[in-house]
Amino acid sequence: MNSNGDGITQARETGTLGKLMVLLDLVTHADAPLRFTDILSLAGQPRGTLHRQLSHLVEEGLLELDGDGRYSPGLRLLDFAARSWARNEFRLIAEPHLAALQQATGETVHLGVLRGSSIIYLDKVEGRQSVRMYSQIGNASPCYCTGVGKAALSLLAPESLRGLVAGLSFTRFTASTHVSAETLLAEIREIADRGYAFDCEEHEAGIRCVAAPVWSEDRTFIGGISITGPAYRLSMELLREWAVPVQLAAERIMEGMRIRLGPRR
Amino acid sequence: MNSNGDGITQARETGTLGKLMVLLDLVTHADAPLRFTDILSLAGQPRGTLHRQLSHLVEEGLLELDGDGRYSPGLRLLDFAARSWARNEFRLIAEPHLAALQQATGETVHLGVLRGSSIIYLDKVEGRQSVRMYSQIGNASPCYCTGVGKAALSLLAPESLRGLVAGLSFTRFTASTHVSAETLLAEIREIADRGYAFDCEEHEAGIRCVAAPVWSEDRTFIGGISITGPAYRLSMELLREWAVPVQLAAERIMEGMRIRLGPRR
DNA sequence: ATTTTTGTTCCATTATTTGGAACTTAATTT
DNA sequence: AAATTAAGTTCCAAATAATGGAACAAAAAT
Repeated sequence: MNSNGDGITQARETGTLGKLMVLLDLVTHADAPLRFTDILSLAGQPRGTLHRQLSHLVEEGLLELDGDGRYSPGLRLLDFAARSWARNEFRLIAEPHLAALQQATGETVHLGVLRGSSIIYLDKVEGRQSVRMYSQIGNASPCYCTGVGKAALSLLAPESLRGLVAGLSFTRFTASTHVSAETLLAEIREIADRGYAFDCEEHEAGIRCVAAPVWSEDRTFIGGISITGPAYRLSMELLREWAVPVQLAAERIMEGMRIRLGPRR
Repeated sequence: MNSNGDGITQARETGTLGKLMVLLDLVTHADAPLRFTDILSLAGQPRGTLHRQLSHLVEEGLLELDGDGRYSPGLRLLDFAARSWARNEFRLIAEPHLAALQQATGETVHLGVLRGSSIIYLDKVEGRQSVRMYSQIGNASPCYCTGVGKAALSLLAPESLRGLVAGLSFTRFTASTHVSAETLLAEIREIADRGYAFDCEEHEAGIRCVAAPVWSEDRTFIGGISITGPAYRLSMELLREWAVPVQLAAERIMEGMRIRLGPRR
């Protein structure tokens, strides 16, 4: 029953916590608040069991139950996340370099890390603000159709890569989305050779990006940074030019991490 | 023991999930990554037990363990929170009204809800952007020293209010922070009468705000909106003037919720 | 008014968590 | 370098919590 949408869930689903997290995933990934019965059919568990599990999640503030008996994600999650984000060392170190890259190109810059088979966006720097915060930050996107994702994959050892790709279920988002392991693996090899990746409207029509891989020495972080923008403004030629500054920024971030984290180990 | 910093934790700490959440709280509320031994002393649990609990949290991506054996909040929390935020109905309805209020005054506008004895900020609209996102959103602040917090308290029934205030542990942030239940309750009564609240540098020196209460009909949300800014620019006189537009915006948000949520109940 | 659907509570059975102790590994001291 | 101490991990019988079927209650639909 592990209908695991996009592979953040890396855990086996045994253990009390594991079961509860499956439920939390279910509710947070839904498009609208779910009623008890909806969850019942999705989770495929006995009513009594499910009821108690949901009650526990509500008690802890991880879910909220409104007057109509509909379950939504709890706001306590926001508090946890705000702290998680504010203190993230990788993000703190990368921030100035992302800002510089944004200044230099005028386009939107992203920072993301690989978790399971998803990219979680850690930061986003935009030129013209006024865009909603949280708009992208925290969001999980598939690794096989994003610049940051493919850059991250290019860092994996052959076995890990094969294992990860084997577990992917491809969704076609646009005409150019990779939908087979073979073409994806071929492109990853190219990316590993040249050191940077493109996303040519593979995730969203009309959106392109160049991305460079970033990693920490202890491999806790495997991710990347990217410059993203509309296809009409970002020709492939321009993107190829920008590969240089993106790679440079990636270098500087990794240097920053060595300085900051190095001494302790 | 349950050294519960600021009262978001509303749950009893029994049950498997409850115990794990205490740990998650501990790690996310710390200022830096914690080592096993640090957590051991803070949590006061047997080593074997703690070790397994932490392992489970790491397996689920709620905590991360780096190469130096230090535990940090997990990035999976970001994914949960991003979804929780993106879909929050209250926030979606309030958004345009917050933006309008920001435009009208030129100052920063906040939206927050009461959870336990904390205010969780759901949204923030700033004039001059370039400020870091997540900067305030998701953060939990005490209810007794914020405009939104006091506005929210003014909505509670006498018994609930007394119960909540009795459980508060006051921290003096500035010279004007409320540090006794009596003076706080007195001010809450005033606020309930006039319909809006001030924060005169009670949480942060040099920062003032006016806030109006907002609530949903089913009382799922009890919170408020505020206009915040530096004391040198926001005289008390100006804040009193702004009480009107803030209350108006609050009215419109509540109207929006009735329209959006009403039909179904 | 009756039936059906939906949501909640109960409790013996089953599975998981607990915590002390033994064990391994890493860091510090002599 | 050996000895000592501290830090982290694994194990297993006992204690505790979760399970799931069924009975019960409340709301909708007929």
